[in-house]
Order: sequence, then structure tokens, then C-alpha cells
Amino acid sequence: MFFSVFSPFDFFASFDQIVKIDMQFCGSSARKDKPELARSGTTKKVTRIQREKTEAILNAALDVFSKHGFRGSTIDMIATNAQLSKPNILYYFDSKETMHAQLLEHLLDTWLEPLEQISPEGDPVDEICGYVQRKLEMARDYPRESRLFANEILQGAPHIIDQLTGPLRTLTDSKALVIQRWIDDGKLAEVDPYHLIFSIWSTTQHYADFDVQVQAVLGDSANLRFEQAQAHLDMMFRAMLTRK
Amino acid sequence: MFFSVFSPFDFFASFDQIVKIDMQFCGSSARKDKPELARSGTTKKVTRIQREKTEAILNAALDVFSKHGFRGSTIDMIATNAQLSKPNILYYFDSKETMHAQLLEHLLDTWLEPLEQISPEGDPVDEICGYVQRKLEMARDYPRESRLFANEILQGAPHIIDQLTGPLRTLTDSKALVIQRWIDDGKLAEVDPYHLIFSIWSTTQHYADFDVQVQAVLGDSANLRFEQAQAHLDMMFRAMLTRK
DNA sequence: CATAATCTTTACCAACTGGTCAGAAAAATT
DNA sequence: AATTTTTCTGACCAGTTGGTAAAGATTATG
Repeated sequence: MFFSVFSPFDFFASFDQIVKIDMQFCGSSARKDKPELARSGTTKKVTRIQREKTEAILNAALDVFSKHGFRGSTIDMIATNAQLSKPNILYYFDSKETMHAQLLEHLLDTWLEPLEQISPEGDPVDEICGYVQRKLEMARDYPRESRLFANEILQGAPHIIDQLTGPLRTLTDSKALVIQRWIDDGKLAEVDPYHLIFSIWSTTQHYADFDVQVQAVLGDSANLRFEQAQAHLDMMFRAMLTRK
Repeated sequence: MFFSVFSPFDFFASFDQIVKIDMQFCGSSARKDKPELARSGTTKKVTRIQREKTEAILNAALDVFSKHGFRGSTIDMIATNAQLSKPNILYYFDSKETMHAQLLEHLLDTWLEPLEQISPEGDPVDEICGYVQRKLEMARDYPRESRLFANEILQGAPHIIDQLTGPLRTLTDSKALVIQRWIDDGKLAEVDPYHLIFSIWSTTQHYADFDVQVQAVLGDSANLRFEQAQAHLDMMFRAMLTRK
């Protein structure tokens, strides 16, 4: 059995599984009928080649998009990265947009997963610090995904604005409520739950999105940046949440 | 007298002044001789038109670049935004790169200014919290500059990597030293100075760079986001720095 | 193994985009 | 007012890029 090309751990297992499942002929489905692919309705089997190639292409696309942004990326770059020809890429994906949309679509789910894990049952401080740690691990292990996301948001989130005002907001609201309850119960120092969450997002993602800057500043000791960051952030959030 | 088109306050006065001064015929200077401009050597006077147009163009360029990134921006977009024709833009600036470089060149200075203001003489906690506040004000008042910078770093800082390993690192080192001294003197709780600075950068810039997300999550109360952020960040850093 | 289905490539196109150029228009200078 | 200098524009070009078409190669299937 082979696992994702991207996933050193199994964090993103969901990612390529999703790819495999609902991706079969993403692009060519509705818009125009490439006869060879996607007669919608019938359950068509996914060949080995399809699975491998779409996966390789998405992996290459993630590489390129996260490095150069959408407009800065060309299909040729993706093709080279995936060791395929440009038309071959376009055989599997209708367009550049399709690939990009495909990647973004499932990004937010992955993104939100660590937040979902926060449980009202656990110890408040540990729950939140655990979240910080999971988020930092994601920044370390999946910087490409983080940068792709950052790029999208920076441009005003044109493709995922609905997911932001929808699922993201809903989940954030619900977790903010949990945090607020903890505060009301005196288990946590008073903090604005939303801005607490923003602080967690920003400080952790910083180590992925602004890695060049971090490394430039830290110089030689940069290789320890994630261990240092973990200790620092744990201390910081703990101090804020337990202050008298 | 007229002030910068961009600067509601005078924070960035340095910016357009610099533009006016060392910008006279940035592009066309060395590379190829447009006879009309830039006979290097002689001190040529800057006409009113030159001043106004270059300023308008840089302002438009900042608008467009910060919104779409370098590759996502076209000279035509900048031209439209500046209400000029494309060739007219290229009369003042040699190339798209020149405009971009021009903007980036002075960005870091502005960026670092608030950090420079940290004084070893003042009260440690107030000095640092003051820095947080200044940085947050910059995020609020100059989001375009912040996004331009974020875009550049996200792409790996190809144009300003030298400034990162140079001036940025030098200044950060020196301020980290100041902070370390404070800690050694028992005036501040123990923190990693570098990661403290990273936390300040990330949390404050978040409100500029990820504004769409912040607004999506906060919904109606989003208009208060900067006041809330200020209170929250002040509390957070104060708690960390004064913890027992 | 023949045939159908899937996959891949070569050649190509149209739109876009960065940039040029020759001269027209407008300002400044005399 | 004449002329020189600066500013501006329309037409144009070459390279890039997203995407297509059709035929060739490969793989699966009866």
C-alpha cells in the first residue's frame, strides 16, 4: 500500500483520500463533454493511472501554487514538477482554476480539524495549549498548505470567502462559546475568545508563512526554530490564560 | 502644500519624501538612455508633473501589487488605477519590476521604524507594549504596505532577502539584546526575545494581512476589531512579560 | 489477439502582457 | 511667438501562457 506523496505523518490522510474519491474527473464533468471521461451518472471506476496521475498532479500543483501564488504559477511549471506534459495535465484537469479550486476546497477542512478537537470536557488550559501545539505542528509539517491558504486570504479569499463566512465562522463561534463558558466558570482568565483564536492562528502560521524571515533573523540557530517556538508559545498562552 | 496621497497620518511621510528625492528617474537612469530623461551626472530638476505623476503611479502600484501580488498585477491595471496610459507609466518607470522594487526598497525602513523606537531607558513592559501598539496602528493604517510585504515574504522574499539577513537581522539582534538585558536584570519575566518579537509581528500583521478572515469570523462586530485587538494584545503581552 | 477504451504527445491557436517607437500634444523657455 | 524640452498616445511587436485538436501510443477487456 502506498500513502500520500505529501504526508510524512497521517495528518493529511483525509486529503488524498478525498482527492481519490470525489475527484474522479473533477474538471471535465459538467462544462464540456470530453467523451473519454466523466459520463456523469454512471459509476465509473477509477483506474490505477488516474489515481496516481491526479495525485501526482495535485501534489505538483500544491508545490507550485504555494511557492508562486496562483497567477505566478503556470501549467507548464506544474507539468514539469509532475514530470508530465502540459496537455497531459489538462487531460486530467479542465483548467488551472480547477486544480487550484480542488486544492483549496479541502484545505479548510484540514485547517479546521485541529480546532474541532478542542473539547469542553478537558482541562481548559491544556485544551487550548494542545491546540496551539497541533497548529504549530501543521505549520512545520505542511508549510505548503499553509502558504497556499495564506496566499488565498491575502488576495481577499476570492475562492473561499463563502467557506470563511460559513463553516469557519460557525466552528469558531462554537469554540468561542466553549472558551467563554470556561471563563464564566472561572477556569480561565478573562480573554476575548475570538482574538485569542486569532492570536493562535497568527503566531503559529507565522512559522510557515514567514519562514524566510524567521530563518533570516535567527541565522544559524534557525534549525531549532520549531522547538523554540513551541516552548515560547506554550509559555505565552499559558501565562495569558492563567494570569491573576 | 499637499501631502502624500496615501498618508492619513504622517507616519509614512518618509515614504513619499524618499520617493520624491531619490526617485527622480529611477528606472531610466543607467540601463538605457532615454534621451529625455536622466542624463546622469548633471543635477536635473524635478518638475511638478514628474513629482505628481510618479507619486500617483507608485500609489496605484501599491494598490494593485498589494491586492494581486507581483505576478498577478499588470501594468495596465496600474495604469487604469492611476488614470494614465500604459506607455505613459513606462515613461516614468522603466519596467514593472522597477515600480515594485521602488516600493519594496523603502518598505523595510518604514517597517523597522517602530522597532527602532524601543528604548533601553524606558520601562521594559511599556516599551514592548508600546511597540505592539505602534505595530497594530500600522496594520490598521497601512494595510496595503503590510500586504505587499507579506506577499514578498510568502514568495520567499526574492527581492529583499538581503535586507532581511542584513538590516532587519542587525536591528532585531540589537533589540533582542536589550530585551535580554531587561530579563537578566529581573525587570521582565523570562522569554525568548526573538520569538517574542515574532509573536508581536505575527499577531499585529494578522489584522492587516488576514483582514478578510478576521472580518468573516467577527461578522457585524468586525468594525471594532482594532480596538478589541489592541486591548487583547496589550493584555496578552503584559501577562507574558510580568508573569511570576 | 483483436478491439475498444484510456492515456499521451505533437502541433497549434488566440488572448494577454511587458515593452518599444515614432510622432503628436503640451509645457517651459527664449 | 518661436522653439526647445517634456510629456503623452496609438500602433505595434515578440514572448508567454491557457487551452484545443487530432492522431499516436498504451492499456485493459472480451
